[in-house]
Formats: sequence, structure tokens, C-alpha cells
Amino acid sequence: MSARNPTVFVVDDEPPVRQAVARLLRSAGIDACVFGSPQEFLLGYDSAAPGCLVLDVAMPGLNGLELQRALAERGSELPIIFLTGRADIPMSVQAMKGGASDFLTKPVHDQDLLAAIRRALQRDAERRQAGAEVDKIRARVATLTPREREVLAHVVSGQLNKEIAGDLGTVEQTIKVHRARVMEKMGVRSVAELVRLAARLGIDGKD
Amino acid sequence: MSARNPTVFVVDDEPPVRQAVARLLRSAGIDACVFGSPQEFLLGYDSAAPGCLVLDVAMPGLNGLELQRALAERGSELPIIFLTGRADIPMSVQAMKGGASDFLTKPVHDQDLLAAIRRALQRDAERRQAGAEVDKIRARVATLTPREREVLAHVVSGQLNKEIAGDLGTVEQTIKVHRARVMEKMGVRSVAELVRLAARLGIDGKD
DNA sequence: TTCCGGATGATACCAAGGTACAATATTCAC
DNA sequence: GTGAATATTGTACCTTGGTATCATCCGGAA
Repeated sequence: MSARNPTVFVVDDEPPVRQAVARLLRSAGIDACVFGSPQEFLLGYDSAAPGCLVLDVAMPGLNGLELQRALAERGSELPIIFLTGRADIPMSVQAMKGGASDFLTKPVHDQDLLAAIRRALQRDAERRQAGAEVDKIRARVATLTPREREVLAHVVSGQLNKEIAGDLGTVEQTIKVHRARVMEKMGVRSVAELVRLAARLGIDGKD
Repeated sequence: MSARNPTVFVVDDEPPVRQAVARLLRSAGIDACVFGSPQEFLLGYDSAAPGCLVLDVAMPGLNGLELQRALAERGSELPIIFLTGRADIPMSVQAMKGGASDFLTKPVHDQDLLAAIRRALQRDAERRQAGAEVDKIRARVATLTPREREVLAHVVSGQLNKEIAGDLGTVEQTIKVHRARVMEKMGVRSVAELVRLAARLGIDGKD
């Protein structure tokens, strides 16, 4: 379920466009999933699914830029390719500033659209891979007891066991026990590795 | 010299535009420096200077997008605001993909241009501050002897003194001496801090 | 109540890190 | 060549980290 094929989500209010894009994608061996409006997409989209979004800017209801913002607010980082016939430069600039993967104008050459989609899928795959590694680290931290997490934070801040014991109101020996469990559960054999793992979670001190 | 006021470099082949933008900037209390062509700018620009670039896209000779690429190849990260009358969406998209700070169309409202410039200067200041911190770390590494640098790399990879000695073909005691000097020169008191500094330079192992 | 995981503490031992002092060898610039 | 910086090794001592074993205390789940 997490290793699904990437899917290109197509959101356009004009059925002919949807079908043309979907046909192009299928002929290229890429899974496609079409929606007639941003609302439908927001309801039917699984944020865990890998892929990218091909989006018309000008649509009734929520427009493309608003959907981009809405997705960002929900924490989605799905790459977005805008594809539109009626657009101007400020729109394209806003879309790109908002992190869009690409901004194409209709009519579009099939090859240009496919190339943009492949770039977007590549970008998504890389992002997901990086995210998966962080998730693994986070999962390991989740196996730590609250006390072990405190010790972890103090250890990566560079404190001595003695100092940690003082801060946590206990004795050095207790810290050694927690510390050993932290190393084991995190799957590392040196403080250096531990610091690097913690850094990837944004943990770099005892606070 | 490094803490100079930020300067806005204006490159446009039309004198009236240059002067209008320069006047606007000076009235806002921002230093401006104008150039009539990309070539002049490349000759007269000091890459260490903080600021940003306001650039017309359509110019004889090197056009704006080409100048953007040329600067990127030289390692410049000066924020670029494109300001142009004749442009289309693909151009703006290419510029934004190339890392442009903004892409405005003439005629532009003074307030819009000023706002874009302030964002660009802010972005440049933040980038320079981050860069300055890394430079400090790099400067400290520069004070290390070649041997000390080797030891540093092995230490941040998490190896024991004994293992490092084996890898470097010497004995543990020698490593301890180098290690102590590394810690002193780098200004850190724990391996954890050392690992974090090294990580900011992209050093995370002995290779 | 009983059982278990979590946190704690004590004792002991060994390995590793840190520091100080002393000394020698090598290299490179003046 | 001379001197300074670098790299090296040795000795000694102390601190810290890592591990093991044993035992206690507590709170929640069965």
C-alpha cells in the first residue's frame, strides 16, 4: 500500500481535456485518476499516495491556485503541474512561488506534458524516499520510553552522564542504563551516529 | 567591507527605466547601482556584495535568463527580480524555476516593485547570514593540519581512537593528541557539537 | 492480587577518553 | 642550515563510558 505505483491525478472541469490527458498518460504506462473539480479531488485523494497533480488554473468554485494553497495547508507536498489555457504571468509566478513543479499553457505538446509529469514524479519519489528515512528514525524514537527520550535529548546535546543525572534529578548509573537502551533501540553504535539521526528530526539539544 | 549596505543592481538597456527605478530606490533609502547591459554588470559586479538584482528579460546581447544562468554557473546566489514588458508565461516559469525571487511585468506599481525588492533583500540577508556561519566553521577547519583533518573525519564517523589509529597507521595515543587539538581548534567541548559542526559542512564520515 | 514494564539504585570491573609532560622525527620556509 | 610547525610516540594518571548483575519501587494490565 505504501509502495503503490505513482498515480497522476488530473483535475480539470472540461471532460475532453481530462480524457485527453488520461489517455496520454495511459498510453505512456502511467496510472491516471481524473477529477472534475478541486472539491472532488480533495474528497477522493489519499495524501499517502505517491504521484503528482495536473491541475487547471481556471475552474468554477475553488480555482487552481486556491487548491494549491489548500493542499499546502493540509501538509501535502504533492508536486503540482499547472496546465491552463487562460492564464497570465502573475498567476504563473504565484503558482511557482507556491512550489509548483511546472506551469504549462494549453495547447500543450504531449511530449512537454509527459516530460513535466516525469520530472514531477521523480521529484515526488525523491521526497518520499527522504521522508521514509525520517519516518524510520521517528518510529525508533517512538519505541523509547519518556525517560529515555529525555536522556536522548541530553546526550545529543553533548552533556556528560554526570550532568544529565543532575538535570534529571537522578544518579549517573541510572543514566548509563537509559543511555544503553537508547543506543540499542535507535540501532546505533556511537554517539556520532546518534547525533546525526537526531539532527534529521530537528533534535539538537536538551530543550 | 563585508557588512556593507545592501545594494540593488539594476540592469536594463533603456536609460529611462534605469533612472526611474534608481530614483524610486533612492527615495526609499536603498542604495542602487545601474548597468546598461548584462555584460557591464558582469564586469562591475562584486559577488561578495549583498543586495539583489533587478533585471529586464529582453535585452540585446545576453538576455535576462541567460544572465541568470551565467550568474548561477559562477556560484552567485544573488536574488533576481525580473522586470519586463515583453514576456510570456514560459519565460516567467523558466525564470522562477531558475530560482528567481520574483517576476514582474511593466508597467509596475512602485509599491509592488519595492515590496519585491524588500523580499529579495531579506532573502539575501538570510542566505548570507547562514553562509557566514558556515564560513566560520570552514575557517576553523582551515586552521587544522592535514592530519588533524583526517582525525576529525574519523571521529565524526563514530570510530574509536583505537580504530582510527589502525586506519591511519599509528597508535592510539597519537590520535588522542590530534583529537584534543581538533576539539580545541574547532571550539567545541563534546563530540556531539563536533558532529553537528561537521554535518553543516557536509562531513559525516571518514571518506 | 499477581505480573510486568519502567525507573531507579548499588557495586564492581574493564574499556575508552582526556590531560599533562617529555621527547623525537620530519618537513618546509627563511 | 636553522628554526618553526607538524607529526609522532611514550608514560602516567584520572575521568568517563559501557557492561553486568542484583535488587527495589511503582503503576497499570490481566
